[in-house]
Amino acid sequence: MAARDYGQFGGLSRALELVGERWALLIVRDLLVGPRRYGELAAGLPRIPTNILATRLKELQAAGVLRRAPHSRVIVYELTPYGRELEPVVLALGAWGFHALGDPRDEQVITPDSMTMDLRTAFRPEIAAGLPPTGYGMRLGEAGLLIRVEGDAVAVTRGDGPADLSFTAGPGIHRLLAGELAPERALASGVVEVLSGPRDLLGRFAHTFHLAA
Amino acid sequence: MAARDYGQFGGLSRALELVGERWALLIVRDLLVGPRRYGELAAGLPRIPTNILATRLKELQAAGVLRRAPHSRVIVYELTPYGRELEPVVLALGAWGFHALGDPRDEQVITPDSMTMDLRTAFRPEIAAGLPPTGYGMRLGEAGLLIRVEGDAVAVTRGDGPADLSFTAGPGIHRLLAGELAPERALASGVVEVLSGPRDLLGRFAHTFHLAA
DNA sequence: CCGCATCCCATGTGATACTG
DNA sequence: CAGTATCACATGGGATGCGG
Repeated sequence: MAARDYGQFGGLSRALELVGERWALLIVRDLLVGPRRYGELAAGLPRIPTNILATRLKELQAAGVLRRAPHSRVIVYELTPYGRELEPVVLALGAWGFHALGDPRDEQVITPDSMTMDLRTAFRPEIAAGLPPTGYGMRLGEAGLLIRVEGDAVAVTRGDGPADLSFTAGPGIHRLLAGELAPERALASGVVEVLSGPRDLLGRFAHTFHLAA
Repeated sequence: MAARDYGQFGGLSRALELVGERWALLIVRDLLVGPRRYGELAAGLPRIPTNILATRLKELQAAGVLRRAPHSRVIVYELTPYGRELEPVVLALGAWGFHALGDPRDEQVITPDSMTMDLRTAFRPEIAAGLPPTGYGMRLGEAGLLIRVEGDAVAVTRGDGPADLSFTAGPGIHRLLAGELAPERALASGVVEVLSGPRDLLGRFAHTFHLAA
Protein backbone atom coordinates (compact mmCIF):
# COMPACT_ATOMS: atom_id res chain seq x y z
CA MET A 1 0.00 0.00 0.00
CA ALA A 2 3.03 2.25 0.30
CA ALA A 3 2.71 4.66 -2.61
CA ARG A 4 5.28 3.49 -5.09
CA ASP A 5 7.86 6.12 -5.42
CA TYR A 6 9.67 7.35 -8.51
CA GLY A 7 12.66 8.67 -6.61
CA GLN A 8 12.20 12.11 -8.05
CA PHE A 9 11.17 15.38 -6.49
CA GLY A 10 8.91 17.16 -8.92
CA GLY A 11 5.31 18.01 -9.65
CA LEU A 12 4.61 15.31 -12.19
CA SER A 13 6.25 12.46 -10.33
CA ARG A 14 4.36 13.42 -7.18
CA ALA A 15 1.09 13.50 -9.07
CA LEU A 16 1.75 10.09 -10.56
CA GLU A 17 2.51 8.69 -7.15
CA LEU A 18 -0.90 9.87 -5.98
CA VAL A 19 -3.15 9.15 -8.96
CA GLY A 20 -0.93 7.27 -11.39
CA GLU A 21 -1.89 3.76 -10.36
CA ARG A 22 -4.08 1.71 -12.57
CA TRP A 23 -7.81 2.61 -12.37
CA ALA A 24 -7.21 5.60 -10.10
CA LEU A 25 -8.04 8.35 -12.60
CA LEU A 26 -11.08 6.44 -13.84
CA ILE A 27 -12.42 6.46 -10.30
CA VAL A 28 -11.72 10.18 -10.11
CA ARG A 29 -13.49 10.69 -13.43
CA ASP A 30 -16.67 9.05 -12.19
CA LEU A 31 -16.54 10.99 -8.93
CA LEU A 32 -16.21 14.22 -10.88
CA VAL A 33 -19.74 13.55 -12.09
CA GLY A 34 -20.98 13.27 -8.53
CA PRO A 35 -20.63 11.35 -5.25
CA ARG A 36 -20.97 7.63 -5.72
CA ARG A 37 -21.52 4.59 -3.56
CA TYR A 38 -19.17 1.65 -3.66
CA GLY A 39 -21.56 -0.39 -5.74
CA GLU A 40 -22.15 2.48 -8.15
CA LEU A 41 -18.43 2.83 -8.72
CA ALA A 42 -18.13 -0.89 -9.30
CA ALA A 43 -20.99 -0.73 -11.79
CA GLY A 44 -19.40 2.19 -13.62
CA LEU A 45 -16.09 0.35 -13.88
CA PRO A 46 -17.36 -3.06 -14.94
CA ARG A 47 -13.96 -4.70 -15.24
CA ILE A 48 -12.36 -3.51 -12.04
CA PRO A 49 -11.77 -6.30 -9.53
CA THR A 50 -13.50 -5.50 -6.30
CA ASN A 51 -10.36 -5.82 -4.22
CA ILE A 52 -8.58 -3.32 -6.46
CA LEU A 53 -11.47 -0.90 -6.11
CA ALA A 54 -11.29 -1.19 -2.35
CA THR A 55 -7.53 -0.72 -2.38
CA ARG A 56 -7.64 2.31 -4.67
CA LEU A 57 -10.35 3.97 -2.60
CA LYS A 58 -8.20 3.67 0.47
CA GLU A 59 -5.13 4.98 -1.33
CA LEU A 60 -6.98 7.92 -2.84
CA GLN A 61 -8.42 8.71 0.54
CA ALA A 62 -4.97 8.65 2.10
CA ALA A 63 -3.77 10.91 -0.71
CA GLY A 64 -6.44 13.46 0.14
CA VAL A 65 -8.18 13.06 -3.21
CA LEU A 66 -11.48 11.69 -1.93
CA ARG A 67 -13.27 11.04 1.31
CA ARG A 68 -15.93 8.72 2.63
CA ALA A 69 -18.96 10.68 3.63
CA PRO A 70 -22.19 9.54 5.19
CA HIS A 71 -25.10 10.60 3.05
CA SER A 72 -28.51 9.87 4.52
CA ARG A 73 -27.78 6.51 6.10
CA VAL A 74 -25.42 5.22 3.41
CA ILE A 75 -21.77 5.95 2.76
CA VAL A 76 -20.74 7.67 -0.44
CA TYR A 77 -17.34 8.53 -1.82
CA GLU A 78 -16.82 12.10 -2.88
CA LEU A 79 -13.90 14.16 -4.08
CA THR A 80 -12.21 16.58 -1.73
CA PRO A 81 -11.61 20.11 -3.02
CA TYR A 82 -8.09 19.00 -3.88
CA GLY A 83 -9.44 16.02 -5.77
CA ARG A 84 -11.80 18.24 -7.70
CA GLU A 85 -8.80 20.18 -8.94
CA LEU A 86 -8.05 17.14 -11.08
CA GLU A 87 -10.90 18.10 -13.39
CA PRO A 88 -8.67 19.98 -15.88
CA VAL A 89 -6.32 17.00 -15.91
CA VAL A 90 -9.10 14.53 -16.60
CA LEU A 91 -10.55 16.76 -19.32
CA ALA A 92 -7.17 17.29 -20.98
CA LEU A 93 -6.27 13.61 -20.90
CA GLY A 94 -9.74 12.71 -22.13
CA ALA A 95 -9.44 15.13 -25.04
CA TRP A 96 -6.08 13.68 -25.95
CA GLY A 97 -7.26 10.08 -25.82
CA PHE A 98 -10.36 10.98 -27.78
CA HIS A 99 -8.33 11.36 -30.93
CA ALA A 100 -6.98 7.83 -30.64
CA LEU A 101 -10.31 6.19 -29.99
CA GLY A 102 -10.61 4.15 -33.15
CA ASP A 103 -13.56 1.83 -33.50
CA PRO A 104 -15.36 0.46 -30.45
CA ARG A 105 -14.86 -3.21 -29.80
CA ASP A 106 -17.82 -5.36 -28.88
CA GLU A 107 -16.68 -5.96 -25.33
CA GLN A 108 -16.21 -2.25 -24.69
CA VAL A 109 -18.96 -0.44 -22.90
CA ILE A 110 -19.90 3.21 -22.66
CA THR A 111 -20.95 4.05 -19.14
CA PRO A 112 -23.11 7.06 -18.31
CA ASP A 113 -20.33 8.63 -16.26
CA SER A 114 -17.71 8.22 -18.97
CA MET A 115 -20.10 9.69 -21.54
CA THR A 116 -20.85 12.55 -19.19
CA MET A 117 -17.19 13.44 -18.93
CA ASP A 118 -16.66 13.00 -22.66
CA LEU A 119 -19.50 15.45 -23.24
CA ARG A 120 -17.92 17.90 -20.84
CA THR A 121 -14.64 17.43 -22.68
CA ALA A 122 -16.20 18.13 -26.05
CA PHE A 123 -18.34 21.03 -24.85
CA ARG A 124 -17.53 24.36 -26.49
CA PRO A 125 -18.68 27.23 -24.29
CA GLU A 126 -17.87 29.91 -26.92
CA ILE A 127 -20.22 28.20 -29.33
CA ALA A 128 -22.92 27.50 -26.78
CA ALA A 129 -22.99 31.10 -25.64
CA GLY A 130 -24.47 32.14 -28.94
CA LEU A 131 -27.27 29.59 -28.94
CA PRO A 132 -30.67 29.52 -27.26
CA PRO A 133 -31.02 27.30 -24.15
CA THR A 134 -31.48 23.73 -25.25
CA GLY A 135 -32.14 20.43 -23.54
CA TYR A 136 -31.08 17.14 -25.05
CA GLY A 137 -32.05 13.66 -23.95
CA MET A 138 -29.51 11.00 -24.80
CA ARG A 139 -30.45 7.37 -24.43
CA LEU A 140 -27.45 5.16 -23.80
CA GLY A 141 -28.60 1.58 -23.69
CA GLU A 142 -30.28 1.24 -20.31
CA ALA A 143 -29.40 4.66 -19.05
CA GLY A 144 -30.56 8.11 -19.98
CA LEU A 145 -28.69 11.40 -19.82
CA LEU A 146 -30.25 14.81 -19.69
CA ILE A 147 -28.03 17.49 -21.15
CA ARG A 148 -28.92 21.09 -20.50
CA VAL A 149 -27.06 23.77 -22.38
CA GLU A 150 -27.70 27.28 -21.21
CA GLY A 151 -25.47 30.21 -21.95
CA ASP A 152 -21.87 29.10 -21.81
CA ALA A 153 -22.57 26.31 -19.33
CA VAL A 154 -23.59 22.70 -19.63
CA ALA A 155 -25.10 20.38 -17.04
CA VAL A 156 -25.38 16.66 -17.57
CA THR A 157 -27.58 14.66 -15.26
CA ARG A 158 -28.78 11.11 -15.22
CA GLY A 159 -32.35 10.21 -15.91
CA ASP A 160 -35.06 10.75 -18.45
CA GLY A 161 -37.33 13.65 -18.97
CA PRO A 162 -38.58 16.18 -21.45
CA ALA A 163 -36.05 17.55 -23.89
CA ASP A 164 -36.03 19.57 -27.07
CA LEU A 165 -34.37 16.64 -28.79
CA SER A 166 -34.25 13.06 -27.57
CA PHE A 167 -32.15 10.44 -29.29
CA THR A 168 -30.47 7.12 -28.78
CA ALA A 169 -26.70 7.04 -29.15
CA GLY A 170 -24.73 4.04 -30.32
CA PRO A 171 -21.00 3.63 -29.84
CA GLY A 172 -20.34 5.61 -33.00
CA ILE A 173 -21.54 8.72 -31.21
CA HIS A 174 -17.91 9.53 -30.48
CA ARG A 175 -17.25 9.94 -34.18
CA LEU A 176 -19.97 12.57 -34.25
CA LEU A 177 -18.29 14.43 -31.39
CA ALA A 178 -14.94 14.15 -33.13
CA GLY A 179 -16.39 15.71 -36.26
CA GLU A 180 -15.58 12.64 -38.32
CA LEU A 181 -19.25 11.97 -38.89
CA ALA A 182 -21.68 14.59 -40.11
CA PRO A 183 -25.03 14.77 -38.25
CA GLU A 184 -26.98 13.74 -41.36
CA ARG A 185 -24.79 10.71 -41.86
CA ALA A 186 -25.09 9.80 -38.19
CA LEU A 187 -28.85 9.75 -38.65
CA ALA A 188 -28.70 7.92 -41.96
CA SER A 189 -26.36 5.23 -40.63
CA GLY A 190 -28.38 4.66 -37.50
CA VAL A 191 -25.62 5.73 -35.13
CA VAL A 192 -28.13 8.22 -33.81
CA GLU A 193 -31.88 7.62 -33.80
CA VAL A 194 -34.17 10.49 -32.98
CA LEU A 195 -36.88 9.60 -30.49
CA SER A 196 -38.58 12.96 -30.32
CA GLY A 197 -38.00 16.50 -31.48
CA PRO A 198 -36.85 18.03 -34.73
CA ARG A 199 -34.08 16.08 -36.39
CA ASP A 200 -32.11 19.13 -37.40
CA LEU A 201 -31.48 19.96 -33.74
CA LEU A 202 -28.81 17.27 -33.94
CA GLY A 203 -26.77 19.74 -35.96
CA ARG A 204 -26.84 22.17 -33.07
CA PHE A 205 -25.83 19.38 -30.74
CA ALA A 206 -22.87 18.41 -32.91
CA HIS A 207 -21.84 22.04 -33.15
CA THR A 208 -22.03 22.54 -29.41
CA PHE A 209 -20.18 19.33 -28.54
CA HIS A 210 -17.23 19.08 -30.84
CA LEU A 211 -13.65 18.14 -30.20
CA ALA A 212 -11.36 20.05 -32.51
CA ALA A 213 -8.19 18.29 -33.54
CA MET B 1 3.08 -5.83 -24.58
CA ALA B 2 -0.61 -5.81 -25.41
CA ALA B 3 -1.85 -2.51 -24.04
CA ARG B 4 -3.88 -3.45 -21.03
CA ASP B 5 -7.44 -2.59 -21.68
CA TYR B 6 -10.02 -1.07 -19.36
CA GLY B 7 -13.01 -2.43 -21.25
CA GLN B 8 -14.43 1.03 -21.73
CA PHE B 9 -14.87 3.15 -24.81
CA GLY B 10 -14.09 6.72 -23.86
CA GLY B 11 -11.44 9.40 -24.11
CA LEU B 12 -9.89 8.98 -20.70
CA SER B 13 -9.71 5.20 -20.71
CA ARG B 14 -8.10 5.27 -24.15
CA ALA B 15 -5.54 7.82 -23.00
CA LEU B 16 -4.70 5.71 -19.96
CA GLU B 17 -4.24 2.67 -22.13
CA LEU B 18 -1.69 4.60 -24.18
CA VAL B 19 0.23 6.57 -21.55
CA GLY B 20 -1.12 5.32 -18.24
CA GLU B 21 1.49 2.66 -17.58
CA ARG B 22 4.08 3.29 -14.97
CA TRP B 23 6.94 5.62 -16.06
CA ALA B 24 5.29 6.44 -19.40
CA LEU B 25 4.38 10.06 -18.66
CA LEU B 26 7.76 10.69 -17.07
CA ILE B 27 9.38 9.63 -20.32
CA VAL B 28 7.03 11.95 -22.19
CA ARG B 29 7.90 14.76 -19.79
CA ASP B 30 11.61 14.45 -20.50
CA LEU B 31 11.01 14.24 -24.25
CA LEU B 32 8.93 17.42 -24.05
CA VAL B 33 12.16 19.18 -23.15
CA GLY B 34 13.85 17.83 -26.26
CA PRO B 35 14.88 14.67 -28.12
CA ARG B 36 16.88 12.31 -25.96
CA ARG B 37 19.07 9.27 -26.44
CA TYR B 38 18.39 6.05 -24.63
CA GLY B 39 21.15 6.68 -22.15
CA GLU B 40 20.02 10.23 -21.52
CA LEU B 41 16.53 9.03 -20.72
CA ALA B 42 17.95 6.41 -18.38
CA ALA B 43 20.05 9.09 -16.68
CA GLY B 44 17.04 11.38 -16.29
CA LEU B 45 14.98 8.60 -14.74
CA PRO B 46 17.57 7.18 -12.33
CA ARG B 47 15.33 4.53 -10.84
CA ILE B 48 13.78 3.10 -13.97
CA PRO B 49 14.89 -0.46 -14.70
CA THR B 50 16.48 -0.60 -18.10
CA ASN B 51 14.17 -3.32 -19.37
CA ILE B 52 11.14 -1.25 -18.44
CA LEU B 53 12.57 1.73 -20.27
CA ALA B 54 13.07 -0.37 -23.39
CA THR B 55 9.56 -1.79 -23.11
CA ARG B 56 7.93 1.61 -22.61
CA LEU B 57 9.77 3.10 -25.53
CA LYS B 58 8.44 0.39 -27.79
CA GLU B 59 4.91 0.75 -26.45
CA LEU B 60 4.94 4.52 -26.80
CA GLN B 61 6.27 4.17 -30.30
CA ALA B 62 3.48 1.74 -31.17
CA ALA B 63 1.00 4.19 -29.65
CA GLY B 64 2.23 6.92 -31.97
CA VAL B 65 3.51 9.06 -29.11
CA LEU B 66 7.18 9.00 -29.99
CA ARG B 67 9.49 7.81 -32.72
CA ARG B 68 13.07 6.73 -33.08
CA ALA B 69 14.94 9.13 -35.28
CA PRO B 70 18.51 9.04 -36.49
CA HIS B 71 20.25 12.23 -35.50
CA SER B 72 23.75 12.57 -36.87
CA ARG B 73 24.92 8.98 -36.50
CA VAL B 74 23.10 8.23 -33.24
CA ILE B 75 19.49 7.36 -32.58
CA VAL B 76 17.36 9.70 -30.53
CA TYR B 77 13.81 9.39 -29.31
CA GLU B 78 11.54 12.28 -30.04
CA LEU B 79 7.85 13.00 -29.62
CA THR B 80 5.54 12.85 -32.61
CA PRO B 81 3.15 15.78 -33.11
CA TYR B 82 0.51 13.71 -31.36
CA GLY B 83 2.85 13.06 -28.48
CA ARG B 84 3.60 16.75 -28.19
CA GLU B 85 -0.09 17.35 -27.64
CA LEU B 86 0.42 15.79 -24.23
CA GLU B 87 2.13 18.97 -23.06
CA PRO B 88 -1.02 20.50 -21.51
CA VAL B 89 -1.65 17.21 -19.74
CA VAL B 90 1.85 17.04 -18.32
CA LEU B 91 1.68 20.67 -17.24
CA ALA B 92 -1.73 20.26 -15.62
CA LEU B 93 -0.75 17.10 -13.79
CA GLY B 94 2.52 18.68 -12.75
CA ALA B 95 0.73 21.72 -11.37
CA TRP B 96 -1.63 19.49 -9.43
CA GLY B 97 1.13 17.34 -7.97
CA PHE B 98 3.14 20.42 -7.12
CA HIS B 99 0.76 21.27 -4.31
CA ALA B 100 1.30 17.90 -2.67
CA LEU B 101 5.06 17.96 -2.86
CA GLY B 102 5.89 18.16 0.81
CA ASP B 103 9.50 17.99 1.85
CA PRO B 104 12.11 16.37 -0.35
CA ARG B 105 13.51 13.11 0.91
CA ASP B 106 17.23 12.48 0.77
CA GLU B 107 16.98 9.79 -1.88
CA GLN B 108 14.91 11.98 -4.14
CA VAL B 109 16.69 13.76 -6.95
CA ILE B 110 15.79 16.78 -9.04
CA THR B 111 16.78 16.17 -12.63
CA PRO B 112 17.34 19.01 -15.09
CA ASP B 113 14.44 17.85 -17.24
CA SER B 114 11.98 17.62 -14.36
CA MET B 115 13.04 21.08 -13.17
CA THR B 116 12.65 22.42 -16.68
CA MET B 117 9.08 21.20 -16.86
CA ASP B 118 8.34 22.43 -13.35
CA LEU B 119 9.57 25.86 -14.40
CA ARG B 120 7.34 25.75 -17.46
CA THR B 121 4.48 24.74 -15.20
CA ALA B 122 5.05 27.63 -12.85
CA PHE B 123 5.70 30.21 -15.57
CA ARG B 124 3.20 33.05 -15.66
CA PRO B 125 3.12 34.64 -19.11
CA GLU B 126 0.80 37.48 -18.04
CA ILE B 127 3.34 38.54 -15.43
CA ALA B 128 6.36 38.06 -17.65
CA ALA B 129 4.88 40.18 -20.41
CA GLY B 130 5.21 43.25 -18.25
CA LEU B 131 8.86 42.71 -17.38
CA PRO B 132 12.08 43.45 -19.24
CA PRO B 133 13.84 40.48 -20.89
CA THR B 134 15.80 38.60 -18.28
CA GLY B 135 18.18 35.65 -18.24
CA TYR B 136 18.60 33.47 -15.18
CA GLY B 137 21.23 30.83 -14.57
CA MET B 138 20.17 28.09 -12.21
CA ARG B 139 22.76 25.71 -10.90
CA LEU B 140 21.30 22.34 -9.98
CA GLY B 141 24.02 20.20 -8.50
CA GLU B 142 26.08 19.10 -11.48
CA ALA B 143 23.86 20.60 -14.12
CA GLY B 144 23.12 24.13 -15.14
CA LEU B 145 19.95 25.58 -16.60
CA LEU B 146 19.70 28.76 -18.59
CA ILE B 147 16.31 30.39 -18.33
CA ARG B 148 15.46 33.14 -20.75
CA VAL B 149 12.31 35.14 -20.18
CA GLU B 150 11.36 37.45 -23.00
CA GLY B 151 7.93 38.92 -23.48
CA ASP B 152 5.34 36.32 -22.59
CA ALA B 153 7.61 33.39 -23.45
CA VAL B 154 10.18 31.37 -21.57
CA ALA B 155 12.93 29.13 -22.90
CA VAL B 156 14.87 26.77 -20.67
CA THR B 157 18.04 25.22 -21.98
CA ARG B 158 20.78 23.17 -20.44
CA GLY B 159 24.21 24.54 -19.90
CA ASP B 160 25.96 27.45 -18.32
CA GLY B 161 26.50 30.93 -19.59
CA PRO B 162 26.06 34.60 -18.83
CA ALA B 163 22.88 35.58 -17.06
CA ASP B 164 21.48 38.59 -15.29
CA LEU B 165 21.19 36.49 -12.16
CA SER B 166 22.94 33.21 -11.45
CA PHE B 167 22.15 31.13 -8.43
CA THR B 168 22.31 27.65 -7.02
CA ALA B 169 19.02 25.98 -6.18
CA GLY B 170 18.59 23.41 -3.45
CA PRO B 171 15.60 21.12 -3.15
CA GLY B 172 13.65 23.77 -1.31
CA ILE B 173 13.47 25.77 -4.54
CA HIS B 174 10.03 24.29 -5.07
CA ARG B 175 8.75 26.06 -1.99
CA LEU B 176 9.89 29.30 -3.55
CA LEU B 177 7.92 28.50 -6.70
CA ALA B 178 4.90 27.54 -4.62
CA GLY B 179 4.99 30.89 -2.88
CA GLU B 180 5.49 29.26 0.50
CA LEU B 181 8.92 30.79 0.83
CA ALA B 182 9.63 34.45 0.28
CA PRO B 183 12.70 35.27 -1.82
CA GLU B 184 14.46 36.97 1.10
CA ARG B 185 13.92 33.95 3.29
CA ALA B 186 15.12 31.64 0.52
CA LEU B 187 18.34 33.61 0.45
CA ALA B 188 18.64 33.80 4.20
CA SER B 189 18.06 30.08 4.67
CA GLY B 190 20.51 29.09 1.97
CA VAL B 191 17.91 27.42 -0.24
CA VAL B 192 19.10 29.79 -2.91
CA GLU B 193 22.65 31.11 -3.13
CA VAL B 194 23.40 33.91 -5.52
CA LEU B 195 26.51 33.34 -7.61
CA SER B 196 26.39 36.55 -9.61
CA GLY B 197 24.06 39.41 -10.25
CA PRO B 198 21.90 41.60 -8.03
CA ARG B 199 20.20 39.64 -5.27
CA ASP B 200 16.90 41.43 -5.65
CA LEU B 201 16.45 39.96 -9.11
CA LEU B 202 15.38 36.82 -7.28
CA GLY B 203 12.16 38.64 -6.46
CA ARG B 204 11.45 39.06 -10.15
CA PHE B 205 12.22 35.41 -10.68
CA ALA B 206 9.81 34.33 -7.94
CA HIS B 207 7.16 36.62 -9.35
CA THR B 208 7.58 35.24 -12.85
CA PHE B 209 7.62 31.62 -11.79
CA HIS B 210 4.87 31.15 -9.29
CA LEU B 211 2.28 28.45 -8.92
CA ALA B 212 -0.92 29.90 -7.54
CA ALA B 213 -3.00 27.60 -5.39
C1' DC C 1 30.75 2.04 -23.75
C1' DC C 2 25.87 2.35 -25.36
C1' DG C 3 21.60 0.12 -26.21
C1' DC C 4 19.19 -2.97 -25.12
C1' DA C 5 17.77 -8.43 -23.86
C1' DT C 6 17.51 -12.04 -20.31
C1' DC C 7 16.84 -13.91 -15.83
C1' DC C 8 14.91 -14.11 -11.34
C1' DC C 9 12.26 -12.70 -7.61
C1' DA C 10 9.05 -9.42 -5.13
C1' DT C 11 4.93 -7.15 -5.74
C1' DG C 12 0.69 -5.71 -7.87
C1' DT C 13 -3.26 -7.23 -10.43
C1' DG C 14 -7.34 -10.02 -11.66
C1' DA C 15 -10.92 -13.50 -10.98
C1' DT C 16 -13.53 -15.73 -7.76
C1' DA C 17 -15.26 -16.90 -3.37
C1' DC C 18 -16.65 -15.46 0.91
C1' DT C 19 -18.30 -12.70 5.14
C1' DG C 20 -20.55 -9.04 8.23
C1' DC D 1 -24.55 -4.13 -0.26
C1' DA D 2 -19.89 -3.25 0.94
C1' DG D 3 -16.30 -4.82 1.19
C1' DT D 4 -12.31 -8.87 2.70
C1' DA D 5 -9.72 -13.27 1.69
C1' DT D 6 -7.45 -16.22 -1.31
C1' DC D 7 -4.67 -17.70 -5.00
C1' DA D 8 -2.91 -17.86 -9.86
C1' DC D 9 -0.66 -14.95 -12.78
C1' DA D 10 1.23 -10.79 -15.05
C1' DT D 11 4.13 -6.96 -14.39
C1' DG D 12 7.72 -4.28 -12.22
C1' DG D 13 12.37 -4.04 -10.14
C1' DG D 14 17.19 -5.10 -9.95
C1' DA D 15 21.18 -7.46 -11.54
C1' DT D 16 23.54 -9.20 -15.20
C1' DG D 17 24.78 -10.47 -19.97
C1' DC D 18 26.01 -9.31 -24.57
C1' DG D 19 26.38 -7.74 -29.31
C1' DG D 20 27.65 -3.74 -32.13
